[in-house]
Amino acid sequence: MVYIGELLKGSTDSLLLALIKEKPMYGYQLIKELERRSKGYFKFKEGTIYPALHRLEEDRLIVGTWEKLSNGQERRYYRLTRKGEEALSSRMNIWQEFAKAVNLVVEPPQNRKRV
Amino acid sequence: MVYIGELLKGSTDSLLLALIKEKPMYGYQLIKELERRSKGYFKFKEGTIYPALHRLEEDRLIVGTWEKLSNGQERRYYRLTRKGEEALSSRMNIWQEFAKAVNLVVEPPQNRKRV
DNA sequence: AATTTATACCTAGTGTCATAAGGTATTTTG
DNA sequence: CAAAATACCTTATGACACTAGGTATAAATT
Repeated sequence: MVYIGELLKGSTDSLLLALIKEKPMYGYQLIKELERRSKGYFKFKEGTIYPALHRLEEDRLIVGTWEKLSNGQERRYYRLTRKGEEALSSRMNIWQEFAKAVNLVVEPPQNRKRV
Repeated sequence: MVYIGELLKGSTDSLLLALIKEKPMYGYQLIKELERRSKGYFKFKEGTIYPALHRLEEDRLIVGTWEKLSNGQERRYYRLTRKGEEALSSRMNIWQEFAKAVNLVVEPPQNRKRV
């Protein structure tokens, strides 16, 4: 049963945008950073991240630029566009509302645990 | 852009199991109850709920029984099995961990808002 | 009385997206 | 020097929410 994979759908973009907002990053780095920050919880696959970045770029939420390192290695750094900033904040709101709605269902008000 | 639909993937089953755990319910009722509890946020479609219930029944997490009302109307009531109870509590843990991991990424510890 | 809305079930087809499983090329480490 | 890590990519598969239909009966509205 692939469960966490399904949960990820719809939130991967937000995670990527949130990291790229902080500073320009490249694909491989995003995978490692997501794993580091989530204390090992997220282990995104390349087949998830690269197509996602291509989608986001096509939608003009991020823009990528190739940068050549001194050793000749090439990396594609992505930075957030204005449109991407707006999309991120909208998605964060949607995420908060979604999480709230889930909690309303699984923890009806009269039984809700105090936080 | 279909966004909430993607967020739902992976959590619909938990929502259904959580409601059915409280008391046996039927498909149409689950749709209405999810909308009521979430204060109108969830508006599940029949094309989502009925196939989901069939999947859950096939996996033996719920069992359905046809019940005939006095007016001849038929309803399929579902109740949670032992296996379903275990699946629910496991999924709730996964959901909590997932939400926590998302927050770790979007709100790094040093900047986290106090709750 | 006739029409509409609500109740209650169902399914085939479509689109999105995470993943598996491959590929290329270079650099670093053991 | 071989293996692992870095860094990019793509095709095929599977899961699942939704659209858009379908059937049938009961309740509400006009």
